[in-house]
Amino acid sequence: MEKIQLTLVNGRPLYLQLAEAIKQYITSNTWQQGMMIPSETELSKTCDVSVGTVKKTLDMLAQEGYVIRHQGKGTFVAGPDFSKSFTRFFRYSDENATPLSEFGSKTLGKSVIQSDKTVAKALGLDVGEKVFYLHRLRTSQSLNLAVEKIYLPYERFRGIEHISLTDALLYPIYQTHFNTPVVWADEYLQAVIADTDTAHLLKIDTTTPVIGIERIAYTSRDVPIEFRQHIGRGDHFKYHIVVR
Amino acid sequence: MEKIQLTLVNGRPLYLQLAEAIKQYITSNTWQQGMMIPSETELSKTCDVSVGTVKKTLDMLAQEGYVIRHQGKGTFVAGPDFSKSFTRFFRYSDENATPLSEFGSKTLGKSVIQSDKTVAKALGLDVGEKVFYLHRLRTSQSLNLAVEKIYLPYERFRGIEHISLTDALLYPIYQTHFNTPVVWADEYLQAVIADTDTAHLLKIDTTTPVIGIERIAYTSRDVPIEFRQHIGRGDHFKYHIVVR
DNA sequence: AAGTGGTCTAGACCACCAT
DNA sequence: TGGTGGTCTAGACCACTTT
Repeated sequence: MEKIQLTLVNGRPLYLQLAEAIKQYITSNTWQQGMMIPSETELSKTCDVSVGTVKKTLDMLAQEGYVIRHQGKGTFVAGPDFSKSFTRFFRYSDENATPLSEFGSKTLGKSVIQSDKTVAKALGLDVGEKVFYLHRLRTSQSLNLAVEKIYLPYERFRGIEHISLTDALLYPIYQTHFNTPVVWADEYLQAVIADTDTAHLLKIDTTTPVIGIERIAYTSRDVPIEFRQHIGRGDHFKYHIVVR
Repeated sequence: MEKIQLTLVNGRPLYLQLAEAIKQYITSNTWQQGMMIPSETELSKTCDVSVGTVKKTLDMLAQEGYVIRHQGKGTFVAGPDFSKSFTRFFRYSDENATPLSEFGSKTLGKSVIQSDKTVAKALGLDVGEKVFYLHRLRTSQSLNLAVEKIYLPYERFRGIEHISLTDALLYPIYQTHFNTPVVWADEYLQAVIADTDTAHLLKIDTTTPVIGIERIAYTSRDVPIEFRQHIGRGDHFKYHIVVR
């Protein structure tokens, strides 16, 4: 399944050269998500470096999230880890800090439209090029938590308007129906004010604080394939980090 | 400067046991910030493990931010890295995305007050215990970017009200004057509405979106020593992450 | 039993820093 | 020059998974 790798002994450390080569295979989708990559001993032979060096490379790539290692099974190409996403941090911030559960989503509308300036810029299109537009409401029990607006380049996702997207995860659909895996994503978080439509959907008024998250998801070769705007109720969002 | 370390061969890997021991020295402030820790060869001898294992331990601790390694010099205890803090991500979000520069701060007031419920909880005090309160305005050129409210347990920081804090970094003062280094910190980010005082200081009205960041800073043995509330203008805040 | 990654060793040589 | 971390090797043994 894989070719020989040429790794020369110049100034650059071998384990970094090997890491770059493997990253290249992954980000170009030559080695696809979930696939097992060659074993340590095999890489050691084909690259003509010691097993210890290969171990160092793979440990580093695992640390960086490119691969997952399983003792006794092998090393596998990882997908992006959206447990690190901003949108996974919606929680109760009430006195009783019980986390939310049973998330659902309701489709508010879907259509093929012309991209405006913002969407075109995010997706690397010209203004006016066709995009598929999906409008969703994210809920938890009876709470309306967030409104999502999702834009896809229609060229690549032709026919997606005929696929049922209710309660489905979108990224597996991108992969299976359109051969377009999400390899990584960019996210921006801001405090914003909700437009009146969104405020109404979230059952808040336009003075309630609201969190805006924008995500651009990329497939192989850093091609943008999804632009997502996520407007969430500020009173149910709390993001936490530890500084060390 | 350092004692012998006992590391037994039971189920737990040696490099993890060694890492825990070293973390213990650091978080208990036995090994202080900036101090050089024993060299690889020295640790190797005193702990009776190979140099390779020590290397693995120290590489991991460097990755986790506990130590900094310098070729030819040694391995040193690191302080918390506030470049990872939420408060370091204030930037222009205008079309011309030029970053802000020349930050300043202006003291609005300082006093010794009784802690309310929120402050007491954050600092692990009883309600009513004395805290030092510092009210600051963070600026960039002519822009008022954020308002900070800082609370310190007065027991530990007795006399701080007589120290000049204008344009000074606080954490070095905690360390030098009160023997209280900040070892790590916890941060929470939320969308909030500014109270009228804060809104006035930021020259915004109470409908403008605002980001609230709360930080609890800890010294050795996980003792909380600072509670900081940071209210920043939402239109100048943009936080970015990459999901892989 | 064969193959995988996880741990650990005992070296070697190098680049960098202080003296 | 001696000490430090950075890279790399060639093994050994173990734990886990699959066949």
